[in-house]
Amino acid sequence: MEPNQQIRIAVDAIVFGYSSQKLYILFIKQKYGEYKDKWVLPGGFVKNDEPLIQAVHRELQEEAGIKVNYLEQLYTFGDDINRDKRFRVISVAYMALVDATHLNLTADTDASAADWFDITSMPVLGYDHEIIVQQAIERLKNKLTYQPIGFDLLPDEFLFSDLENLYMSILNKEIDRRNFRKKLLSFGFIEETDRVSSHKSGRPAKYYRFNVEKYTALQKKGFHFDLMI
Amino acid sequence: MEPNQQIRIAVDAIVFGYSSQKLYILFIKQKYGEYKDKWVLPGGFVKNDEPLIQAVHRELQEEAGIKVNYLEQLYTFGDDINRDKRFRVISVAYMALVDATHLNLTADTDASAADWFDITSMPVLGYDHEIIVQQAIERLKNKLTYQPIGFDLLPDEFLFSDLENLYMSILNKEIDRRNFRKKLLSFGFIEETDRVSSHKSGRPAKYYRFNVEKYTALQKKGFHFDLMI
DNA sequence: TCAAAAGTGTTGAGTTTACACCCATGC
DNA sequence: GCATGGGTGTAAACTCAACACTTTTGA
Repeated sequence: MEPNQQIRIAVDAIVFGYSSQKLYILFIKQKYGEYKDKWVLPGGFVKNDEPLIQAVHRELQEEAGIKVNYLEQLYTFGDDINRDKRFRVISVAYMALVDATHLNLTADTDASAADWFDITSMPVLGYDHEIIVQQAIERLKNKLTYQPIGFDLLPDEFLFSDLENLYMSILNKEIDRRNFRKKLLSFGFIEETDRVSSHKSGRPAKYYRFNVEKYTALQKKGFHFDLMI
Repeated sequence: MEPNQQIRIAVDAIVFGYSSQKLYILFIKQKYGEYKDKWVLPGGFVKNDEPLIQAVHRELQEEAGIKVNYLEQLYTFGDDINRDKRFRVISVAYMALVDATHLNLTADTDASAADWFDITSMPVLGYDHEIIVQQAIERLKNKLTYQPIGFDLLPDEFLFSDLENLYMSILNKEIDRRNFRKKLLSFGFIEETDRVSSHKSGRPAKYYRFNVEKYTALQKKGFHFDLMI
């Protein structure tokens, strides 16, 4: 009953970032092998004594110097037995969200090796990563409507217009400002701060904050986030 | 860059069956090893050139002689590096649904080795399978409300009361017969047949059928199954 | 004729959608 | 004072939730 398996296990991360009304994904330029100079998802092989989730964090740290706000297992790709030509690889894909402060990669990284791409203008990807990315985008869109993960793509304090634009640009839908605001405020976990924005023109806007404690408290009482946009 | 991995990959299946208002899960009695004589989920190691999904089908066939109506990848358990004492194992869990005609296991199986357990009276399980099972039950409950998978737990032709009882018993909720019927029929993918039930007492009931084609057609037009019970 | 389960409509409450004008600031 | 984006309320349409009696059969 001892298996003689020759299957490698890897993790891949689809890291989403949001900035100026565009959704970005992080890619890494391969340095070696069949896909040299192609862009691929950050990720790599799991170490023998390393939990999967830790492997994801490690790879993101090594390859892009990034710490994420949100990380969730997406799907395990193991049906195409030839996705890597060298040997059979099964890949566990994770979806991660970062806020815009991480969209600068200069700090910890070899700048040429990692970059953000607007999802409307992505490069050709190596392996089967195009498929993985498409699935991740779908998952993100779905999840935005039934879990409050949009806040993980924004800074701690944000304008209501930021939140609204985030939803509109990711879901490609028009949203009525009044109804959107009414609904989100009615939930009771979005709090006004006393900071006020001052940009070039227009009336200054208040900053708001997502109160995680209030959200989890509500959740325990049976509350179910749903934007049904 | 060649990894020297010593990680095994396995699949496990949580197979749900439904009969006389109870939800059942299929377990296998281990014959060897640390968990000898303990009940565990059907599953096993993936072969080198075998797609994951095929491994699941194979194991279900070998261990219980079962073909499923529905199969979906659930989650990959790979964070607890000691879940199997012999070596590190990462397990990809799948959720499967069968209809009640499969609840007899005598045909293809060593009867002592596989059995169905009502989820309210499950045995002690080996490995970390208790956790996996709990997650699967949660997923099933959720999914019942937003995907029409309840039909995969019923025979092709079923009574409306069967469907209603299935939802009530799995979700532990009272359902108003009139509202439930009204809503499901309004979707337009449940069809009346001309078969009529005849049981001991009470007015005979019509059999109904779930029309998959109509459902997928609606789905493409943007329809979204939702029972919000 | 009685017991048992199937079948059927209506009303009030709550939620969602559509919609337009005033406000505060910078230039 | 005007351009720019922020902030606000109301009414109609729709959906959901609650509720009880009639029908058909077998015994």
